Amino acid sequence: MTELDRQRLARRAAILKSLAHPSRLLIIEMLEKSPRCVGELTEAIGADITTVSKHLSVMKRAGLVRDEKHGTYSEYSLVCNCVSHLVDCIEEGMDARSGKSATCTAKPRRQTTGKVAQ
Amino acid sequence: MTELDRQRLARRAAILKSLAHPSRLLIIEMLEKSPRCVGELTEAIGADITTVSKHLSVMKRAGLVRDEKHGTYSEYSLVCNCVSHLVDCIEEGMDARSGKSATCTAKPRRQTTGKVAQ
DNA sequence: ACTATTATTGGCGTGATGACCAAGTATGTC
DNA sequence: GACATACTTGGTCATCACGCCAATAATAGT
Repeated sequence: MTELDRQRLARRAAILKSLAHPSRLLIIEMLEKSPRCVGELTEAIGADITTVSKHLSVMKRAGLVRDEKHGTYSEYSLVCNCVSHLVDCIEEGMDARSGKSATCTAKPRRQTTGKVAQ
Repeated sequence: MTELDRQRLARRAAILKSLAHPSRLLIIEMLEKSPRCVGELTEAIGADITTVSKHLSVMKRAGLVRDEKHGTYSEYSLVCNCVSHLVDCIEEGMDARSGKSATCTAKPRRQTTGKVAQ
């Protein structure tokens, strides 16, 4: 484990952490369809607007979304559509795990022999 | 937002949460190469073995890994390779965001017009 | 300037998370 | 049975995350 490895893992973990919340996932799904202002997202989530604003700031810091001011509105949008694809991967993984189907459309990175530890 | 939506989002969030930790990501990467026992993972991570054991139990509860007993050893392995592919998606997303390249090999789910709110 | 609208920031209580130590369980070896 | 090995579980403590309220921008409209 080099220092670089540590940093890479920490960075990945930070991104995942910024996604790992139901409200934030809903935000992602909504932004995937079109950019939204805070009020719209708040209405869909059904929480206090200050809470939603903070969720957005977390996601912005993580680099998942960006904002653009239009008058008094803040329009938020996804930085990269990869995010939604990522969430799809999770769904696929869930399906595969629950045994509904063993087929996983997401390609595995590499395949190794399952060597047994000692 | 139906109750079903809420459950789906909560489930996805739980999976992401179980991934959102540097040590757990390292575990995923190691298990991707081959199954491992707790001691091996502990050595690589450099934390207390009880800590690693608890990380593993979290990931097991989330359905990411499974364990199989061999004598006094517990051999952990990935349930689905989708997990590592998911982590790749993140990396791709990070690269795209950092501007290193605008190309994102992960296919977007759908493309919509970026309608501006109000 | 005054008011309304939209969003952000600070603060606080509460609950979850993560780290280690200590103790317990399970298995293999002598 | 006694001991060693490999792991898990319970306890404690510090830190972090999340929710709402209150207060503060920032802008638009009159």
